[in-house]
Amino acid sequence: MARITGSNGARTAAAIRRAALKLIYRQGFAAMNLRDLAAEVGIQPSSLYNHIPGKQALLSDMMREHMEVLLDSTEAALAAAGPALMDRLRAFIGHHVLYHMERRQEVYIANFELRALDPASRARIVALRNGYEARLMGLLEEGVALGELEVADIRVTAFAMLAMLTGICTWYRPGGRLGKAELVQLHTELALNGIRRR
Amino acid sequence: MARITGSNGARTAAAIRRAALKLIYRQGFAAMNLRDLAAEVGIQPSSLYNHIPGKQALLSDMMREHMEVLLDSTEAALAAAGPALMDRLRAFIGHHVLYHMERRQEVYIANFELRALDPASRARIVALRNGYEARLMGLLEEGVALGELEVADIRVTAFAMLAMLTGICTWYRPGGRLGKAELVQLHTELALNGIRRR
DNA sequence: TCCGGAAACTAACGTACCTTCGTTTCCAGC
DNA sequence: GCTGGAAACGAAGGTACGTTAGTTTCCGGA
Repeated sequence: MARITGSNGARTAAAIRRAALKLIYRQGFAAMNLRDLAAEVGIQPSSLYNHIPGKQALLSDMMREHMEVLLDSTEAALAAAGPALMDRLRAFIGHHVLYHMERRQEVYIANFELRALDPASRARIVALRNGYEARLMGLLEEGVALGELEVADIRVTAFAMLAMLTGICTWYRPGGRLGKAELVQLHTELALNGIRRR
Repeated sequence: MARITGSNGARTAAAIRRAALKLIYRQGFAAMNLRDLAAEVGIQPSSLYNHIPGKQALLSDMMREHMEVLLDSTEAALAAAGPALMDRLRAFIGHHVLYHMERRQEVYIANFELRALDPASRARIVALRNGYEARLMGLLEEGVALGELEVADIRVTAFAMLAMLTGICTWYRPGGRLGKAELVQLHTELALNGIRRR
């Protein structure tokens, strides 16, 4: 046997990403092995190397792509919002929650597999994440300057908000008691109540 | 060579726990290997088996012990607080934040290594964690009944609060810009502002 | 002081993992 | 219709891991 009828490079590469996402999310990167990954894709372990340089590179590529999508879609959401600060803040929060529900596997991996990366890749990902956090801090600062927000400590508040909003991807499952729109609404109010001027 | 001068069972067992905590926190359970663990303790890999039944049991024992400490110290903090609901709620939040700063390694592991456990151990730990979460939900319900809190959804709110408060153990380091007391204060206000009746 | 067991050592077993190699078959552009 | 490269295969190399076995030395209670 050799090349299989109907095989296609792009399709297999995508299947590998999808399978890796599922397995890393379920077991963690270190616990995932390439035999299981190949089996999930439906090919032999050695065939993986036609599409990826190695196990490590697979993870860092996936994480970098994820961070870029997160940053780009965040910018799009902010651009689509009105110019008023509170509109942009609501857009940021709403987008964050929605994104974390819809791509909770990518998010979970990006948050908790940083330590599995080689130092160079980690530095790149951390830089992207810092940029994301800085975006929220900028909005908070703006709100304070405008007198619309009351924030004791920008940095701690931003971290606390992000932790709260990110938490949803540890328990949310589609088809649960509450729908996405309701959860976005609930989290937006919880987050804003914590900082809104009274 | 054989038994080393000055060796002591209890001391070595404690050193193993301490070293495992450090290594699992840094690399994850699956990525930690017993050779590195033994080296960190200063003994040979096989000597570990004088103190632990195996790698898997080490993790589940550590996690169970951690959850019991968390639950017990929470009860103590609640008992020490005044009878008023808001006092107990503040005690819960303050204790949670402080505990998560002081034992951030244990907490981090307990939160993110659940998937590394065998199903039976995982069920035990999850049950303990559910009890902890239920404790907070109980306080929120009480507050709503008393008219002191405004909570749209008890369950989601409790999860959001816990995520926010737990987030501190991902970035807090002793000796940072803010002290423990300040961080407890900041987080308490952020959490309460989100739910307090206005 | 003596002795049983605790606690360490060295050596090694079997497995499982990531990766490489060489080969074979299929697809696509000319 | 040919042909070069893409994409799969089977087999295996080399390492690292968890764990066991057997042995040796030290501690602490009688």
